[in-house]
Amino acid sequence: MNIGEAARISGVNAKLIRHYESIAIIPKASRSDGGYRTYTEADVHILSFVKRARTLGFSMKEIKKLVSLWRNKSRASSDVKALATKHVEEIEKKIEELQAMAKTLKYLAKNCHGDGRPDCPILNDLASH
Amino acid sequence: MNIGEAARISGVNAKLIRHYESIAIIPKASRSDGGYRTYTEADVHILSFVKRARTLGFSMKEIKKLVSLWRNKSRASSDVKALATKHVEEIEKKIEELQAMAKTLKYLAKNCHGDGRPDCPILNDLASH
DNA sequence: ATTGACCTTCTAGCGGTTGGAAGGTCAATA
DNA sequence: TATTGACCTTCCAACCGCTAGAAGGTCAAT
Repeated sequence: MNIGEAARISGVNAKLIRHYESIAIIPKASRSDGGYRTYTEADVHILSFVKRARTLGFSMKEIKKLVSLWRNKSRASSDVKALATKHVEEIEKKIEELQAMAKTLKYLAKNCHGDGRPDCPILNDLASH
Repeated sequence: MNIGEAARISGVNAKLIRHYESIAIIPKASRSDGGYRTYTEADVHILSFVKRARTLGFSMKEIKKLVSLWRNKSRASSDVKALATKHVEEIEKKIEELQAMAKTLKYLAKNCHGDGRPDCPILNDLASH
């Protein structure tokens, strides 16, 4: 199948498929006589794998590793688990940072009249830290 | 004072100060005879303001607006509050996304043996979505 | 006169896309 | 057979918020 159909099935758009190929996330597609990239079911499966991994927030670097672990039938599940666990920690750290931001902002916004007057605790906070 | 001292006081490094100037987040610094940028206390104050706003997760575009609101003595606090509230909503949306990721990954990792064997629920999930 | 800390501009990279331009291929229709 | 239009190709540039490096100028002290 052509790149368009692979895109439709995998949910990864054609431009992005080419990009993934260029950065070696997926193997180089074989080509038709006319120079079109051709894909098999297995190729589409890799693309879906990558998409799902992105949905779970893995970086392209991590996905590269995950794909190679996936394709290596003699992998150790401990390697996969370590990668996932490290990623979870990063996500949780990020969540904490965002929660701290939200908490502060909500507090400041709550104390802001939000009317036509210029006086504003939000700006006061930004200006006095 | 020179850019180095402004950087030290504000906590915004010199390269970034120049960058902020180039994208018009802060006004163009005046120059010494030798062509060095010179900063006043007021300039440093703007830099600290920007830094604090970054800490609270505002985008540079939003910060541009916040700075102009701050400098406009006849602003309406409702404008500031609206900006902050919208930002809080975005943060909370992001938090939810990250929590969903973490939840899934933790569940998958919990069910992964994490030993020398290749069998792995994490890879199974990625491969079968 | 030289050192060394500071400053200047310019260019290019990161990650993860997304967009556009300019052109080639393919299958169906007039 | 010619043309249309959907699809494909490559290449280059932009988004965001920095960060790094190169190549050179300024300044104060020795």
